[in-house]
Amino acid sequence: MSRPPRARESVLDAFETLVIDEGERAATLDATARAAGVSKGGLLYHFSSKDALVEGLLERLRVLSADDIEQIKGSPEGPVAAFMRTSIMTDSPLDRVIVAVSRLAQNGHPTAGAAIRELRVLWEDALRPHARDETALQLIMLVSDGLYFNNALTVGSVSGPVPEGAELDALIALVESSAGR
Amino acid sequence: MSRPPRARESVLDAFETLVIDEGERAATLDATARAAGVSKGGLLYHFSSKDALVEGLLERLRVLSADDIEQIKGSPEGPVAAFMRTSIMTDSPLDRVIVAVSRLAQNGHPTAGAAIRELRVLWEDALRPHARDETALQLIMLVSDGLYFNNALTVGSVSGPVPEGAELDALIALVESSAGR
DNA sequence: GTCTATATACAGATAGAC
DNA sequence: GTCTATCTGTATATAGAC
Repeated sequence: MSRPPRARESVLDAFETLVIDEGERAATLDATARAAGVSKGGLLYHFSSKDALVEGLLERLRVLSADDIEQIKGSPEGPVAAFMRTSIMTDSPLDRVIVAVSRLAQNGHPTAGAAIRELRVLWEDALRPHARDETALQLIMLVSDGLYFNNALTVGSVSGPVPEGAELDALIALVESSAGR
Repeated sequence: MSRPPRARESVLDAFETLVIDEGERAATLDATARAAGVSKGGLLYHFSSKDALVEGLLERLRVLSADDIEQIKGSPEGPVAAFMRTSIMTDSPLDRVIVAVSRLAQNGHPTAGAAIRELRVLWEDALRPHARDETALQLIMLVSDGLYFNNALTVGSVSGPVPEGAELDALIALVESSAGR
């Protein structure tokens, strides 16, 4: 529970960034070490295997998502709107780690898939009181999943069709009017 | 335009299945050849590189999606309902190739990402006349994307939270009532 | 059209110096 | 805590026999 060493965090940052920007295949120990400005041996002091690196990202996801759930619950704009808005802020630390972890999940890391599914359940539980019924809840969740899917599809500089500004506001209003309570 | 040799197709099937079931990392030339029941040399006769294998899957996506667009347009149930229903039939040949190609896209294959985005535009164009407005159209598309995201998250035997049967019917009805015209 | 054998490169991980 | 050097396995691809 003590704060982790600086070098450890920057290695984890580098790994996350590589997974997001170039895919998990490109996020090798070598490339991660280079991006973090350490040697491969230095990296392996902090994370003794590639699995440990993945586990570090899962831990980061747990911490950031617990924060997010609390923020959503207490949002003045209403939980549904707050939830949808955080589903699209591509550059927030939480969104970054979600995209990275879902990439890992799709490359055969079962624990990563489980972590994403658990987070989805936490979100469902937080939003359920604010959804008209279970079908409405699924509509809200699926729109959010769709936003992540489009974010996750983007590799390198080519971005997907993600609504912004007034478009996003209109979408949130539509989801709230058809599924919110 | 002549029909492709049987062995070629079974190699492509094996590659697709491996990408879906175990992730693109596990879909090596070796594993693909083994699953298809040919040697690595035999595989490389039909697909001279891993990129050629990916290109084969993209070609399959183009063919199947052109069919799908036509079917959706002419559906008696209405295009929106037909579209959402095909977004969830995990075992259809089109859904399989979409999941496989989106996995490739997320592993740094830019042409795969472009192919998925082009397909999304074709769907948008087919559904636009049946959506209330652009926001409603985005709602429909994002719910479909969300269904794919949950399908794509599944690796191995652990399946995601995908609505079925009566749940799916209720979801389709809700989307139609709030976004259809 | 399909095979075996092999070349080349690189990924993950260990050992041990500093 | 960070480094260099090295081992081992495996992925892509080529060459050439059948």
